Amino acid sequence: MAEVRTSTSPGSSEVTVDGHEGDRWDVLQWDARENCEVRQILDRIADKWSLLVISLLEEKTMRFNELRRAIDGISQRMLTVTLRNLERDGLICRTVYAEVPPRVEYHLTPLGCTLLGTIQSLVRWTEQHQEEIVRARAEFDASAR
Amino acid sequence: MAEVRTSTSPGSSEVTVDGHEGDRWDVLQWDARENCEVRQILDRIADKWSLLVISLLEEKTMRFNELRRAIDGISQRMLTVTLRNLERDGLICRTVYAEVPPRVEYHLTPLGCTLLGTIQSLVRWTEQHQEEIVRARAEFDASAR
DNA sequence: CAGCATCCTAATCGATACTG
DNA sequence: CAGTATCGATTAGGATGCTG
Repeated sequence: MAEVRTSTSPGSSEVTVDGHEGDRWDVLQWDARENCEVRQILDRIADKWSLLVISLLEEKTMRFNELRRAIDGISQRMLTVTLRNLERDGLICRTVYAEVPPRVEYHLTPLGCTLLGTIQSLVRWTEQHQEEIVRARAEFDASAR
Repeated sequence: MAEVRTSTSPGSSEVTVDGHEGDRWDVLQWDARENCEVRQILDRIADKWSLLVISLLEEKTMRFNELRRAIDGISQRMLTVTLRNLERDGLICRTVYAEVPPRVEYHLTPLGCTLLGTIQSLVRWTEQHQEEIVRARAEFDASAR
């Protein structure tokens, strides 16, 4: 995950803005493996923290430190970076209230909401199969040495 | 995805498998966002290359270099590491044929197959919304300066 | 409160060389 | 062919200190 725009570079359009090939594949015959654009987006939303942030924002609008506390182990820096990226991608919306002390709230955009189902099923899959995986790992580790 | 960890077992060779040293069981929280175990697994399967590998193996059993060629841009090292991790997690199965030259084939396990639907919907979502995202990014970059 | 800037270490990953 | 081993470069990401 690139950190997006180091300083105020002029064009600031970081990387891979390659043209997309025409999609002449069937619904399931996706060409993601050949499309840098798709790969890069996948990489971002499948990101460790993004996944968590999006699924947290399902329930409600949340403030910065509220998210920070909810996501145990995230540093302030990474939360900032993650939120900024999600905002840039149009998945979440950032609202600043002109108050003292300042209040900033985040919520999913309609686009972000369309991702919820998939992410939830991913999280649910993991919850449901974690023991199976732990078992597989133990077995692998035991036999592979 | 950590690659090599301080090996926890004494006699163990440096298997290139992520250590599970971050696991803290002290608090049994069965919410995915607070469960390190789940988070770690999520992190692995939502990995850039894992996603690609799993979805490629949907269609058929594949050999090492076949996968390598199919996944443009992956290094031999990362393919090895990714496959090893997926195998360890019980998601894919590795079969070595005693031939010369050697042949090694990979295919999804039943557990791996249960992940397919979710991963495909993730990939499909990305494909369907990539232009929307690119547009959002351009807009963000233009205004946020 | 909600950040941004900086420094700096640890982890990731690609390139290269070598093996069964 | 299908890896392993090593090394060097890049990057992620935590810690800290400073703002409005």
